[in-house]
Amino acid sequence: MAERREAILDAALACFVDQGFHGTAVPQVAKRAGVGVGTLYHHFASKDVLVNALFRKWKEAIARAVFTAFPPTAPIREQFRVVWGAMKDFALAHPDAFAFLELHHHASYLDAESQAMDNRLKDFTATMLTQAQADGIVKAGPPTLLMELVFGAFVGMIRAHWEGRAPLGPDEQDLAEQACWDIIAERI
Amino acid sequence: MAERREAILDAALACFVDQGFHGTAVPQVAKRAGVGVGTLYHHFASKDVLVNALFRKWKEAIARAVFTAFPPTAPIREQFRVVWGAMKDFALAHPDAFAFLELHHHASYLDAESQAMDNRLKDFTATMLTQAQADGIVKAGPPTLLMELVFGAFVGMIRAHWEGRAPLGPDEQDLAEQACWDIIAERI
Amino acid sequence: MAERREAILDAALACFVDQGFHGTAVPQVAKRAGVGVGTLYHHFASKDVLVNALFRKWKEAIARAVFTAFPPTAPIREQFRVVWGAMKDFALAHPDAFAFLELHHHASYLDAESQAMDNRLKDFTATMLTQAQADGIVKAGPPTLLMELVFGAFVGMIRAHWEGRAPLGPDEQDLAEQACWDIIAERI
Amino acid sequence: MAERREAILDAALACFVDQGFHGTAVPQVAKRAGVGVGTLYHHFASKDVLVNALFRKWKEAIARAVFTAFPPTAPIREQFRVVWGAMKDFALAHPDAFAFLELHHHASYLDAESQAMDNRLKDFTATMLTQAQADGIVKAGPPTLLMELVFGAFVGMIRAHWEGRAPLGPDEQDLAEQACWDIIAERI
DNA sequence: AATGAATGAGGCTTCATTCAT
DNA sequence: GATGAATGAAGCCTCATTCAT
Repeated sequence: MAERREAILDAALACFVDQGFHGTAVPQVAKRAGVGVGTLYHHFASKDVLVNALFRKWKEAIARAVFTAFPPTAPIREQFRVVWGAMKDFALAHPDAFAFLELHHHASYLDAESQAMDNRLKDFTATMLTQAQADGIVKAGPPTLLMELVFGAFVGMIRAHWEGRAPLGPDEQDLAEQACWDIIAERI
Repeated sequence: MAERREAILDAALACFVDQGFHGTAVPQVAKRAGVGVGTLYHHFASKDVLVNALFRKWKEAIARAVFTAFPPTAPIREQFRVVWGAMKDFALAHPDAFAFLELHHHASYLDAESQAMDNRLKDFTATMLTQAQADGIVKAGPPTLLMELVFGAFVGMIRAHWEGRAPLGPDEQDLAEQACWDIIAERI
Repeated sequence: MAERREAILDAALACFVDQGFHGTAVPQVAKRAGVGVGTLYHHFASKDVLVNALFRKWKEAIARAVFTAFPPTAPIREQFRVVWGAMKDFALAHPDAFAFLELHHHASYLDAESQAMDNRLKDFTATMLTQAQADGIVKAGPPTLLMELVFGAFVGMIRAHWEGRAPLGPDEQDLAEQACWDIIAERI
Repeated sequence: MAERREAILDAALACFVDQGFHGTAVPQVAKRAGVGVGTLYHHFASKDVLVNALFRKWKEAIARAVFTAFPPTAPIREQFRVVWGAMKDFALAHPDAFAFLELHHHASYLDAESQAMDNRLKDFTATMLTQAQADGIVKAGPPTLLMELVFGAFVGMIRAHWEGRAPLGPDEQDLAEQACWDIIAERI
């Protein structure tokens, strides 16, 4: 049943976020999902397959959230605000998923397909910036670097919130959004 | 001998950065350090003690680098540039150490003392910002949030460089430094 | 399966009697039981849990053997003979179990429950003696001391037999039983 | 120095009584003795050599105590009383040594010489009994069996005292001595 | 003689995975 | 499809012993 599959993915997410991939035992995931170990292995051939499936599920989810909200014809400043807002909404709605995706270092067990997916959103964003640089709205320089700075700031904010070190009410969200824009904005 | 202790810490750093804490076997660290397992346990009572010693060693090193460079009487913009530069120099000089400290999620095995040390530098920076806010140079809002945005952007930049996704020559460094300052700078 | 559990307990008994608790390796027990190490840990959470389970199993067995045989209404001399005989039968039928229970020093790994069980049979016997002292059949003095003397003599006999230093045919058994009774008997 | 040798033997006794031979680590003995591990190995070639030396030291001590006190020309009842008393004095004066010798199962690591020494005292006692049987003072039957019963009763008494289960003041000692004699005494 | 850091085989235990039910 | 007992390789750590100082 697809229901069990989801239960397993949810349990795996909770465990991996708490203890990391190598720190989590497969039977522990099965127990938390309320299924037998054998059942887990019916749905996922191995622990590696499971973690990759989990990674892709949520990378897809966040990408879908962003692409769905994206306004292709709006001005760049508005596009930025929407993309930033979609990611913020996602991170607040699924804190564990975001923590799993961005606060952990997955390199040693992600397969090629998962790693490719990792960069899809970033590539899209970098492209967006290149256009805006031509218009003189965004600072000159490697768009990848600018995008990584923005994304890093965003992750830093979410991490601080997640770890209880920073409030994130509406006012703080507006402040942070503007601050992130200032990273790339060409000064008038 | 203190020499062996350092060899073990170096080997542990290399292993932990590659495969994570739980993904690294103790005998693997010993082998890489060129010592027997027993010797490793002679110097560090357990794998947990080892990882905490490693964490503190490098957190102290980076804090020392920043505090040594810090110019107490300089204007805030200059202080920012110096602190940012000290961290950048450190990250480029000790990429593994920086990756270990900031690119991995340590929560599940750091002890209280290590966790306290984790925030020392951030607290200092936040304090620095509070002063500058009063002068109207830095944006209003929770200083912690601003500082986390800056720190996040910095880590994002280093991570991208570390993973080969962003160049970081002198020009890019200047660009990134200015972009990080713009995060917190009050617009004129 | 309960069958495997018993196989493990039997193997543990054989190993512990030969080499002692600390002198026995867990994989050795598993091998002797014909199971994998993991299976052993499936049934017993640790080596300590295993040795306590083994201790209780046989303490219960010997207590059941004695209590089942005990004739509540018979005269004291007959009660003594029956109890002594039940213990002797048990010791000869399960020499390894008796050696494990009484010839080894368990203090350093028995838990509270096992230790409590250790004294149940002795307490019962001491109570039995108190009654007989009132009747003038048994020597005056601390019943615990008398009981320990009898029990010690019994263990010494079994140990000597177990180590091949004393025969224990029917005649010797009768002699020993009478000798043990003489320990506590009030001389006419 | 012989002094250090004794310190090591004393420390080993304390450790072995508490945790058994296999449960005691050599460095632990060295630490308790206040010497380095290397020093311990200068005096005793191995852990096995150490435990055998310890065993012999105390087996010799108890044998000497008994043989010194033994009155060759006294009547058997008096000889018994003296031997019993010498052993009792020894057990109360050196409780750890007695516990080590008689409450632990040493078979798996004692060498041939130690094992031979183990039975010297018992052989002597058995011989003593044979003479007395001829005189009709002691029960007929295998002298070894009678002796083991007496020795077992004695050990049971000391063990109960050692474990805090039986008082052993002057009155109790007299009672126990008489009870032990009754084990072998021919009833009038 | 005395020391204790160093060693690595071996001990206890975990865990990814399989398979009979 | 679901289960969980069973497995043994591999992980963390200990400890008897050595050896350079």
